[in-house]
Amino acid sequence: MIAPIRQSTLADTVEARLRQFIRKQRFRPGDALPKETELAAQLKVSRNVVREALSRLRMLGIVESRRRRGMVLAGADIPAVLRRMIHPQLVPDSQDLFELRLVLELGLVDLLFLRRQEFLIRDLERIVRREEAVPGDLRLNQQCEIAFHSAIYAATGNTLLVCFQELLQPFFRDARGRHFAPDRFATPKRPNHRHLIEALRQGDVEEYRRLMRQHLSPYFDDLPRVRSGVR
Amino acid sequence: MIAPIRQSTLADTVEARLRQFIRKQRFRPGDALPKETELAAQLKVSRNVVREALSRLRMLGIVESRRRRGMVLAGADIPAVLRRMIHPQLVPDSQDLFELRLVLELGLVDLLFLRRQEFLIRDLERIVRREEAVPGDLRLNQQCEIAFHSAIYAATGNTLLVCFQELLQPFFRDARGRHFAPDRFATPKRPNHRHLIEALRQGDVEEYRRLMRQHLSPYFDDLPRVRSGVR
DNA sequence: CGTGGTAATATGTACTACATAAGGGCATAA
DNA sequence: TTATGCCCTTATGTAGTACATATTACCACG
Repeated sequence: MIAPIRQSTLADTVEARLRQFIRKQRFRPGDALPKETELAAQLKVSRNVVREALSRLRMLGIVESRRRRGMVLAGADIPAVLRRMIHPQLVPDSQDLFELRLVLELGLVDLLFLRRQEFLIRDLERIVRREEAVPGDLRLNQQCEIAFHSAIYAATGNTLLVCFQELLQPFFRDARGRHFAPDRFATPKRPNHRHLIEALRQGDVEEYRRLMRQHLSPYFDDLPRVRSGVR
Repeated sequence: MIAPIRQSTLADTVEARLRQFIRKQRFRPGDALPKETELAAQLKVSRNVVREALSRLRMLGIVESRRRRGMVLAGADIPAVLRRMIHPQLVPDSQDLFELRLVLELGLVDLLFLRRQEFLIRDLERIVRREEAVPGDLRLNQQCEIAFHSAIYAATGNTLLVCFQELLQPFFRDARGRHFAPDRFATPKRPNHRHLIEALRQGDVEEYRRLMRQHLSPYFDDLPRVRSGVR
């Protein structure tokens, strides 16, 4: 197998050069960049090309530009960019993202116990009560499932985690729909939300993680034992 | 506090419209998009604006374009985009990313134990031996530290995790440098790499996670108990 | 049937022109 | 002194034209 040769456009090159320029110059957010016309002149390309490259950096949040003022560096807006890309329809290997969700759910536990506040337990219990009020309603049940986990992510105080949770939701839901076998989700041993709350209340990190792991076991059980292209 | 009004450019609008268009039409990778001139005519904007929007989508990997052939949808290239954004210099709140690294390191354990293969232990031991050969060499020590954790990420078989590990490395290193207190990293109770390997060999998931948690305790100890803007 | 040349076509690049917002400066007035 | 309003300058935003170039499809030819 031999890879096809793909020649890059000037916009690609200029974009890379600009990022490199920003890095090398140790620019920080707030610093001013050269004007478009200056860049075009120095790089010896048309202003059009420069604008395409800058447009990309603007989308990343790396530069902000306003009329007359010119362009200034800004902080990269990771959530905004992720929001543009992470859709089941657009992502080539959704398996990676599905697994990421599982990893996050179990990995955030220490952060959760470090940052949890009193109202968390109250919020979670309210969700569970709403869930248990109408046991048969699948739609409501799913809403509560999402609400429960969202509350937990929010309690970590990490906005990036919250963002991921929101965006990975569809991948998770797809998987749930794909291998939906009611008996597998209703095994007697599988911990429910009440058990998780109890572990939270007790402040027992290890126990909470163990319970959450079992709570997610239907998903873990379906993971392929080997991924292509290992090592 | 009142937020400043910021009017969006046509390129922003067209970009959003195109993404929306792709979603609504249930396009899949490989499908063809309308020509630039057609889009410009239908949207009643100049081809320039359309090209800026398309240039952004190209960077995300969502569309590929070749001369004469037109444009086709492609899979979003998450690693490529992350590689452009995730630098300590560019990211506004590095704390989020620093915490993400901790979350991943502890969350990937189940995936690791599901996918680990024989050669992993061998590779890790080789790294540890190299590390122990020259105990005083801080530079080599750090290299081995990175190599050890990289091998673990790779063993999960998840390319996205590997990507994150690579990109989050600088944030981790900054933190290590910031509060570097040799005694805190050399506490007698802190598990080293050999302990982790042993737990891996035993196949003891819980023990491995416990050890890794303690291995990372210097970082956890410095986490702020509360993040701004909670709830 | 395979090979090679040729025309058609959509993207890539350059250039010009003008619209528009935003900052600076100045004058005037409270 | 401070505030208001006007004008001028300037850099980005948008439109439009022109042409280069790669790549495909087609056709002729061996």
